[in-house]
Amino acid sequence: MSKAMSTHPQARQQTSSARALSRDVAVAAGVSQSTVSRALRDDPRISSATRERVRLAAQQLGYVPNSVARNLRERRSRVVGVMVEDIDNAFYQELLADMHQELLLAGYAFTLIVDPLHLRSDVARLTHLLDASLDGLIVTTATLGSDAPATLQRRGVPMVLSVRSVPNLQVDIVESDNVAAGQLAARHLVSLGHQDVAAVMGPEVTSTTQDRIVGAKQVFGHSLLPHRVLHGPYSHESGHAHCRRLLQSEQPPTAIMAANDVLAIGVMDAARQMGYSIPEDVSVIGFDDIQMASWHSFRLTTVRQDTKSIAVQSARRLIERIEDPNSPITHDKFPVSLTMRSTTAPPK
Amino acid sequence: MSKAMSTHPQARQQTSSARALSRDVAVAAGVSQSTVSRALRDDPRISSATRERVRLAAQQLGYVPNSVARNLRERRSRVVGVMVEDIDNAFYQELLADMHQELLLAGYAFTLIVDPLHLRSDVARLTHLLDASLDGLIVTTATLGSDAPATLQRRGVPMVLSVRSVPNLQVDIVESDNVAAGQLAARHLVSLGHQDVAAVMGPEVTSTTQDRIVGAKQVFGHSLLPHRVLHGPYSHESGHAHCRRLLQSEQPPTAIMAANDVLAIGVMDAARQMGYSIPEDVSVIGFDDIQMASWHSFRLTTVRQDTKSIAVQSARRLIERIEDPNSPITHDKFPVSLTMRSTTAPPK
DNA sequence: TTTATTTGTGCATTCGTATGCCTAGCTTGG
DNA sequence: CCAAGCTAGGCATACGAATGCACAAATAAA
Repeated sequence: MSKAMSTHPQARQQTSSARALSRDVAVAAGVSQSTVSRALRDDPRISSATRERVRLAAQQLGYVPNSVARNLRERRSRVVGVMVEDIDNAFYQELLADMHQELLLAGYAFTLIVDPLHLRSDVARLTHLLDASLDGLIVTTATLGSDAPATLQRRGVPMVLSVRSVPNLQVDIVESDNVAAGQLAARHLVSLGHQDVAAVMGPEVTSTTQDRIVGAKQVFGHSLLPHRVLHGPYSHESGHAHCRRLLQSEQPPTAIMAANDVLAIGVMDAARQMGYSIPEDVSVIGFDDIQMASWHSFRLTTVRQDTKSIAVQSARRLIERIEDPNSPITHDKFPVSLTMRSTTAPPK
Repeated sequence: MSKAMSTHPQARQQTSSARALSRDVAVAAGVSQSTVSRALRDDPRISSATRERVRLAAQQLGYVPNSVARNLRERRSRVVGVMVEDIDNAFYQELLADMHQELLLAGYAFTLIVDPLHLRSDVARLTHLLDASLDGLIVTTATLGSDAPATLQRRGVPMVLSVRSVPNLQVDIVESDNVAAGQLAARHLVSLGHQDVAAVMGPEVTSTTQDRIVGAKQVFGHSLLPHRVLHGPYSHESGHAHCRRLLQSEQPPTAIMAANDVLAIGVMDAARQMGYSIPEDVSVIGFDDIQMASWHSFRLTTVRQDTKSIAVQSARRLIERIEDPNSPITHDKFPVSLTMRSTTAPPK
């Protein structure tokens, strides 16, 4: 076990040595610090003989460049912030996993900025994050009212709006075609013969929810009654609660359209708990097609959004914007598709 | 829209001004740069009059200290790495959310290091991360064979092993009492009268799985037959596949103990898909008590682990270790408890 | 052989903040 | 009234790597 551990900090040096610096490598290789820096960065001016010598010395000393020093010198950090509303939501988890992967490939790390709607990061708080330790932001939490994106952009923060958007802003956007998604879901329900549909949506201030409603209304027209469009957070609990209320009402809908799969699953759980069978008694359709949607317990019919492409493209766009602030603004809109499973059927 | 944006970088200064530096504040406040630094850090030597003057100037200029420069100077980054195996797993999501919260409160950010079992980060790769941009590591991916923790520790990397542990290592550990957890699950099944139990576990190299099996065996004795202990990844899919095989075998078990809730849900989905009712035909018990376990579709009986405390304590321990490398090594073991829901019953 | 050119390194400075040390001016005690 | 002490702040340097510029050596051109 612990053999009388020395309490002198210096004593550690004998066991593991303090981190080697470029000047240590320089001494070991018999060159200057600048040559070490150049050799390891493959500067063509360094002869291959020297380069090898330096490489060897660096390896023997276990030299790894100090990224903080490099970042200071190069005035960037290779870290980007990813703002999400809710780390508990399966959709964001899948999104984050893919973004992480893509950023890593490009040599960037990321920092999560969790920003629930009720905590709305003000620009002041963000500014702190943006001191210099963040090269840019992927924002998945944009809300329609907020002026934060505009402010940040004025400050010259490289940024892309991902998943959700805000209109009339000169900023890169990567999202799904949510209007088409709303249409797709609605057409599917209409084609099955549903006339009395309710919508359990997310917060009104999110473009995803708005666009999906717009799409649905284009198909349903006035048969989608305003009081049948319910808003709340994107959570299982919210779906559950809204569904209870809907099914307890005088005339329960024959189908429920949820703003995303997590809500849809909440809806299903509530319906089943109340003794309803899905899809016999009530049809349910979601959006996103998260992994869970395919589990046997749910087998949820849903409008699939290409989460992976959105994640990858958001990361790429941000990096492009960071590396060339003057490149033209882009707006990517990815197509969606219907994944039919077992939660929709004609009404009784 | 974009009014003929100037391409001269200098031109940006007129609109948003390049970031203000401490020396800009110094000029504005009529003091030296050092005084600015001291004033903003509440150094007692600065008079309150001067302090206010500096604060005002800083605020007017929108000055935010450059954290990269500060980190270089202070030789730390206030960023810690959190190694997880699998970001898709609900348990880790809950853990991460809580760690994030706790680290944030202490002024630390974190970087995710996703490290699937099949990708086993070698120390070389880790070393890169640890150049200087990471102050420490929370490792949730320790496996019993790996020598990575020992190596890192020898290098003096502040580290805590979280959730899972490795024996005989002088390192901080924060975990649940998994042996007790195994006992708890087993006792519950035994008390219901189950004699033929199967275990759908995680990878053999994880201490969680090992400890839970140890605990279970202490209760079951030899009635937990070796060929009834199945290993695989901690995924819904794995639980699903193992369950199929178990129920198709000549003598299906009357109860299945899964190494965590995600596996347990996979097990339930497979059983139901094959026409079995839970708990009438087969009992299922999990570990962790993730949020999903309480959803109506599952109502999973499970051994609850205090994920939040583990997350919070891991974060705190790491920070303690970073700030005082000589503090005594600790080993926290949190109690577990049984959450009874509707997936266990006496065998038929 | 001398001058021009290329090639390979080193020197010195820079990034922006924090801090050890020094000093001018004021206070206090003898 | 002067020595000692205290205050409030400035000067200069360090953190560690990257890089513009200078320059020596080696090669090519004249």
